[in-house]
Amino acid sequence: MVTTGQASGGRGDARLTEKGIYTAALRLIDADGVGALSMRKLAGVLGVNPMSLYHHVPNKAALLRGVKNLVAAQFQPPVDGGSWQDQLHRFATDFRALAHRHPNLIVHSLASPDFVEPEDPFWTGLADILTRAGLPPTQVAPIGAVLASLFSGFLLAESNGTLGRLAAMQPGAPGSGTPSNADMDRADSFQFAVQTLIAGLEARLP
Amino acid sequence: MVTTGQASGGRGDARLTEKGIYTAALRLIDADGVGALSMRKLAGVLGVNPMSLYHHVPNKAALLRGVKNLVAAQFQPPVDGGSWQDQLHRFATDFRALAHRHPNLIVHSLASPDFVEPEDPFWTGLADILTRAGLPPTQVAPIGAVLASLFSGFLLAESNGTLGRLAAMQPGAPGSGTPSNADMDRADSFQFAVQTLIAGLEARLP
DNA sequence: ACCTGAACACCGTTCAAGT
DNA sequence: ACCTGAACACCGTTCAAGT
Repeated sequence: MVTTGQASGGRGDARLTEKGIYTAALRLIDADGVGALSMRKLAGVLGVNPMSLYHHVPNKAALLRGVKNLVAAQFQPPVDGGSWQDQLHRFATDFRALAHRHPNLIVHSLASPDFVEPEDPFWTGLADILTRAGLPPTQVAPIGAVLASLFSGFLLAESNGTLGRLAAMQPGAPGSGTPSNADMDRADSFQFAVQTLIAGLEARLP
Repeated sequence: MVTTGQASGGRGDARLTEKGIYTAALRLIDADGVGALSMRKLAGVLGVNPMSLYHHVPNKAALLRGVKNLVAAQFQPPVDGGSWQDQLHRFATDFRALAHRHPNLIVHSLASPDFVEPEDPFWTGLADILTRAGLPPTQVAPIGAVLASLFSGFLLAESNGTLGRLAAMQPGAPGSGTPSNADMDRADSFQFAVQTLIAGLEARLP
């Protein structure tokens, strides 16, 4: 019975790996947010001296980027099929599901400059859909960038609670914060957001 | 010749005021971002002991909220006139102008939970426009929340550079980063974003 | 090659002591 | 009432020294 366990669980017996570091960091971020992540705390969770991390990751910024890429790699743009409207809807649904799985990371990634990269599957997948929809090639990037920005705003506001807080405001009572028995729940908000983006794109198609 | 100067310039002779503190903090944020703002650095700029700040502001979170409110108070929703489409367009233009004046603060405010508040003129102004447009009262909040979230995403991506970086991607060359001589510049991106939001709202009006 | 302890230059915040 | 110095519990990161 040899104990080969490189389980990378919470304990420190596992060898230090780049991926293991990112995974542990992601767990901390999911639990307490990016603000609560520190190199020292991460090392503590891994059962390792804080300085050891610097042999695998150049600095904290690179650590966060690595975590983002780890999550981005999980996202596989849904296979095509159906109208481009259907494809866009499915794409948005899948992206949203991933955002809900790691809201703290998504909020940080969308807000930070240079964190969304052209290689990310979020971006390439959207560009593919727009191309198949018949958008002139030179318009795919600029139109796609605006659609991605708009939708990111929805995910961000949903993830940090702003969307829910504003949506629940009673019209007549400014500041009172009385939550209405909303005729629009979270699912409806999402549907409306996606329909709005589709309507915007339709206006740009031949 | 009495030196009554309470100029609140960069020098430390002025008395410590809540507003003076916020103003100095805003200057630091505009220059180097929220991440570079510290209580100690702020005190240094004000020519004051770091601990003195705590007699006027309970903590750093309250400081940031105060700075946000200072900027939010600068925003006066444009007077009505013209169609609701015109009003929405003007509202978005004014909001965007303010965001361009303080991009670092806007990025932080939109990303942070509990930073957008129902009392903010951004929100009340938008709700007014939607009400005047004839949206059923119970739908003003939920629809407005989605529109605000979407538009915030545009401002955020524009402010942190993501929008420009993605929009400049050449479709055929993924990852090469070659900037196209975009047939859509920054102004067009904004127009398309606003038109998209208007199209979404039109679908909800009687 | 990988790990580590000590050290440096920072943080936000508390608190007792001063005026 | 307002200010302050010292102190506490943290940070990210560098570097020389260990194996």
